Amino acid sequence: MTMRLADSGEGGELKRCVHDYQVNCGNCRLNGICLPLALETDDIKQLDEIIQRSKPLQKSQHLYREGDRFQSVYAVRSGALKAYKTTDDGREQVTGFYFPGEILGMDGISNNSHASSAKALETAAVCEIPFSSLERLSAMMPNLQRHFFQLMSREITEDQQLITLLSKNSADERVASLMLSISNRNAKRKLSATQFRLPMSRVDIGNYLGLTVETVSRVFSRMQKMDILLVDNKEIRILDTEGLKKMANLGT
Amino acid sequence: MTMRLADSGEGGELKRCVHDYQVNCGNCRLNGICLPLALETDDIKQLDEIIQRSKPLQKSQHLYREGDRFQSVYAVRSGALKAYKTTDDGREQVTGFYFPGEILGMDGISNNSHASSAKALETAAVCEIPFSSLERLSAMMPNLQRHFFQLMSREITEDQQLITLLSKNSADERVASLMLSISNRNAKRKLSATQFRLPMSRVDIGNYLGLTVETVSRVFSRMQKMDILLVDNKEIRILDTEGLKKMANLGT
DNA sequence: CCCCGGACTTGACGCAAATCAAGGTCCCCG
DNA sequence: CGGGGACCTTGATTTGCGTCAAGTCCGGGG
Repeated sequence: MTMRLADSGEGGELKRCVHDYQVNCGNCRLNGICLPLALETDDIKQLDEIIQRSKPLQKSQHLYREGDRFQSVYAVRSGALKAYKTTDDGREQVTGFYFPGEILGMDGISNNSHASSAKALETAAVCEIPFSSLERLSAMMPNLQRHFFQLMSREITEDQQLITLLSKNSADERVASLMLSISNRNAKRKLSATQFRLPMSRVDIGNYLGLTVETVSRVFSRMQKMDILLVDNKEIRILDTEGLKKMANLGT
Repeated sequence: MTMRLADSGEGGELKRCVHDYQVNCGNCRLNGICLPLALETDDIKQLDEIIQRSKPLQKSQHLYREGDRFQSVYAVRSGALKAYKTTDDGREQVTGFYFPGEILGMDGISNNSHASSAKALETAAVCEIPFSSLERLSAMMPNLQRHFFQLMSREITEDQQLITLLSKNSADERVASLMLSISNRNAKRKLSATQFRLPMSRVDIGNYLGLTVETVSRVFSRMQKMDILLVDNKEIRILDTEGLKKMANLGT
């Protein structure tokens, strides 16, 4: 049975979680990326109080599943997750990868039920932000309301980027774009932009980019042969960022 | 001038708009679809006051362009619009079609600048909702805040539907899905679900579904030959809804 | 340590949709 | 009312990626 954060709703249980995971938004090194960006110290304290931190998810554990009742959005603290939908014929469409500082779960608001599932790609810790509390606080704190509107809007523009990628770009361009996206997001978190370990499998990459595993693999080989990337299984090193950008063929 | 199916529904309303812009949310026949869904009569009056109604857009006029400063979101009152982005190599990705009662422009919130352009596919009237006022009202009216969160979330889930469609479905399935989507949205507006006039060109459909014009045209021909649709240029009549659903191959 | 299964790579082949090409049709404007 | 350009359809050909198949690599458990 899958362990869900929301399940640890009992008083004693919750308290223990808080004790064990004494991080708070004020001292979190991700607080430039995550929710509290625009807030005053006082406001952060209030936000901090509604956020629940619990024990990490193990690899391949679900944070929530398609159809689950929507109660919270989640901020990634460490590790990585994927969000995905399962099509009627059983195939999987990955709709996003989420790294530390990023927020997921917002697609559940419209129906009070999650429109996708979220699963840990590796051991991951998340902050749970109960949506009802977030709504209440937002009404009181204009900055928070605005910030959350912006977060949702960003999710929309990112989805639209992906739509364009899927419908207009070749396999090479898609994979190159994803590598650049991961590189940029790493840079934002003060990690290396040129060397990283992919937390997701080739299958996941394929299911995200609308390609088969074989094609993804072939693209990596091609990039390696062109001395753009150095690929050692999940270890990636970008040798030629300009070449990669050219291959991605995006003005960005 | 030829009588058109779609005009018979919206034409009267358009005429009234042209004469005077004194429509208000309280008496708008779209208010079950649009923003004020969850509001009390008093609240609607307040919302009504911030909404600006202006003279209709002519076909192919822009409502806003990619990069424009973001100030408002818009509700379609009559007609139809498309939202699209232009890729670096000059091609066009249509990210959505918007019919009466639907809201567009929310992708501009994250950067205070529109991430896409919006253009009228035919003569269209829109309600402009200044975002700053909407934010102010939202903080005061929890129902409005929630409703707007839900609207944005719906935009996200719809984009994710499109992502899945683009990456997993054949040309036949894509076109069939779009026809069903338009049919359903018509039904919501109390118009015929089986007979309508497409406001967009084949090129627009292709640019939305990630297909070329030729392919779109061929799919229409195929559907006609299978007695699923009756296609007369932009006039569409659905002859076999079940067959269409089967062709779309979506559990919905 | 070795074995096993899942993840990844590589090659051969086929197909759905893109591209190229040529007309046909609608309708806007002079 | 008639000319022209945009839009649409249809056919022939090409091609990028999917599919199928056959390994190879790697990591974890006995």
